[in-house]
Formats: sequence, C-alpha cells, structure tokens
Amino acid sequence: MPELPEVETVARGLRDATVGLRITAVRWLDPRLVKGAIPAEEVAARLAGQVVRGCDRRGKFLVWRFRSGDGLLLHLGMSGRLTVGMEPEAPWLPHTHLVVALANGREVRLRDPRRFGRVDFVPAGTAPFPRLGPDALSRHFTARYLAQAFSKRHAPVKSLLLDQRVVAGVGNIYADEALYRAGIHPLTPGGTLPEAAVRRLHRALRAVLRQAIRHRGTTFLTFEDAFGQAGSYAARLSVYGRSGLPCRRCGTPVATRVVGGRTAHYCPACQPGWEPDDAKTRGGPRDAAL
DNA sequence: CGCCAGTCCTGACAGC
DNA sequence: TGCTGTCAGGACTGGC
Repeated sequence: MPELPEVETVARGLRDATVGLRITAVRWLDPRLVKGAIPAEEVAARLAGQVVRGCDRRGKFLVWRFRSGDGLLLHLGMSGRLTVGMEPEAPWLPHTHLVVALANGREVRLRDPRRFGRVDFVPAGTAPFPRLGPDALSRHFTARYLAQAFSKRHAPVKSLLLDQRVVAGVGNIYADEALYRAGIHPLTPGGTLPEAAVRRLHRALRAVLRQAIRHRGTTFLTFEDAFGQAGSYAARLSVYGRSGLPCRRCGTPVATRVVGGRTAHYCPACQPGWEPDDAKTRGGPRDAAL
C-alpha cells in the first residue's frame, strides 16, 4: 500500500532514471486508469516528445514534470508499481497499464492489479492535485496547523489522519504507527485531543514517515521501488499487521478494530482511553488468554 | 459542511 | 486438492 514514504521512494527513482530524457512513444496506456478529463488516447499523444524535467510528490500523488510545463499525474492506489529502466524486450507482466518508451532505449512501466491507481495528463498551468491538505513532510504541516484542523471535529483522530484534505500522504499503516508512538487511541475524537497530544502526534507522524523513507518504505505485500526492490520498513512496524502479537513496549497483544471503515491496529494498554464496547475488538488481552 | 457507508478491483488467504 | 467466500483499502460519491 504505497503511502508517503513509498511514493517518495518511487518518485526519487523515477526522477533519477528519467530526468533529461525525451519520451519517444507511449506504447500502451490502459484507458481504465485514466480518470481525468483528458481521454487516454489524447494523453498518449500529448506525452510523446515531452522531455522530462523532474518528478514532484505531494501526499501520495506524484507528477512527472516535463519541460513544456505539462505533467503526468500518477497515483499508485493500492497495488500500483512503477518500474524504470525496463528493456523493451522484457515481457510485460500481468496488469501492465502504462508503457512509456524513452530516448535511452528503456521503458517506464506501470502495473496495478487492483486498478485503484490513476494516470492523468496535467496541461501546463493547470493545478495538478485534487483538494489536498499540506504534505505531511512539508514545512506547512505544523503542530499548530494540525491542532487547528482537529478543532471542533468529532470524527475519530484515525479518520482525520486518513483524510487527505487534512494532511496529505498518510495512509493506514503510518496513521496506526504514529498514533501508537503518540500513545493516542485511534477512536479519540480529533477535537478532544489536548494540545500536548496533538504535538506528540505531529512529531510522531513526521518521525515515522522520515524513518520509513530511510528504509525505502514498507513492503507489506507487494510494494516495490522504481527499481523493483522491496522496502525494509515492514520489519520495524510496531502495530500495523501485528494483530494479536505482543506490543513491543508492554507485551499486551496488539488489537484491531474497524475505524471509519478501515482496520486500526493499536495497543489497548499504551493507547488507552477509548474502549466504548469491547465486543468489536479483536486480538485483545482476553482473546490472547483463550 | 461533517460524517459515514458504499463503490471500485483482484490477489491472498481461510475454511470446508 | 480445489472450490467458495471474505478481506484488504485510497479516493471518490452520495445520503443524511
């Protein structure tokens, strides 16, 4: 599940491998991935001849920038994998939705089995990103901002962290990891968090994201970077994917429950305060005793 | 507007 | 062994 650290890792790979190169052809673009206003055929036509200027990231979106000022918005969704440096002779793996040929004879390819990702052409002068809050690692994302964004909100803090309009780049893995580090229960209504807790959460979130980038992201099931390598952060996760396993800090089994339609992983002892009904918890202390 | 449930999609896995 | 059913979730839409 590519989140900010994984997308950042891919963006760096795409930038390093393609900057300065001309796109000679778009060999394949699956129309189903194109979800913007410009249809797939036109996207392919307008990409041809573009020279790569760089690659920006905001939240989980990345934009392949060209010297013309145009860009290509990419989102990896749940299962997207963008690979650079492919030999044209290399067979297309299943669910290949985009193949871009470059002047150095190599190809950039995008695979996405679940097709939750997207590919949109962004003409020069057009705002590339949808309504996004500040990137979680940008200087605009401050503790003060977060406290303001949480104020008067009744939704669970976990849901607010996942709302890209509040802060861009946080997904299920790092929301859970940050809440664990900050010692905050995922169900806590955002607006009820004391200022000190918001500051802890802000600090924890940025720390966990930076640390994950250093490890080239989390490969839980399928993530790989632009060169096909897995990230190594999965081994360092504290709660995500560790349901029923002992908390690394106190030994209490990690619990899960559904928050805002997503599975939240947390330690009931280290993140106390909101256990309205035990019936919905799984993997808690009682389960472990059985 | 805020919040939540539903939708898309297919691979992985549990259970029979 | 092989089938069936359930789960996973990022971003968006629509209902209240």
